[in-house]
Amino acid sequence: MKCCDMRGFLSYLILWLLGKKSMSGAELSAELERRKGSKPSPGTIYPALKELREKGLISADGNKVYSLTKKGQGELKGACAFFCRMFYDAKEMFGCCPLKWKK
Amino acid sequence: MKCCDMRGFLSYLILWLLGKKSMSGAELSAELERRKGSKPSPGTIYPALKELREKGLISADGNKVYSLTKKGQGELKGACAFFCRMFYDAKEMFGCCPLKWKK
DNA sequence: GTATAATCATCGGATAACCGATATATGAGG
DNA sequence: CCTCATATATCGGTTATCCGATGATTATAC
Repeated sequence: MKCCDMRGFLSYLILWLLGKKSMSGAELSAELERRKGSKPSPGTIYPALKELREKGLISADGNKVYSLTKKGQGELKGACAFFCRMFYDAKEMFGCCPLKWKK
Repeated sequence: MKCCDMRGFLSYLILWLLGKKSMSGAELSAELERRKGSKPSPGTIYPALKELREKGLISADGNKVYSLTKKGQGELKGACAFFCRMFYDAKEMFGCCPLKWKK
């Protein structure tokens, strides 16, 4: 058990990122690396994208650029609500974090 | 895959909660239910507490009331830093969540 | 058009996280 | 002391998540 490996948030973060901007797998991977500190393996990111596609939450254009579908937007909304309930005191968490990092 | 099951945050949340107040397993369980919407199984919460104890991050007094150790405080600090990096834009996430819930 | 690199994709396996069932301890009431 | 309810603890099994290796596709350079 690692107390802060944040396992299980990959799909949520993908939806969140695609909600801001359509991206390719490589772009998503780079953005995730910025957040987690390490780049997710290809064996992690692509199966996740595949499953999200199969569930109809995202779609890919001809250039493998992924976007949220309507259904995905709804899912993201629900996930955000859950996140906010789970971490309703996130502001305090931020307060106890003295570190700075590049955007 | 559930896009928002928040799997893997149990230990982090336990440390976070104990950082605010020492609690028994039952109190922790109730607080987690408030956040997640469902009470964690005994088979979930107690093994987690055991492992945190074995790692020296928390300690229990005679009445099974758990507290953070010094080491646990350090671990929590690191986990918070990681959380904040991971979700540096959490404020936006909160913004897209229209729901209200009981504290 | 071919070579090279980057990206995308799949597969099998390892691990972690969690649950349900069950067993033990603790405490309150009578 | 005895009973019952609650809290604590353990165990086995299931599932999800992720990684590394490998192969296929696409783009770029020449």
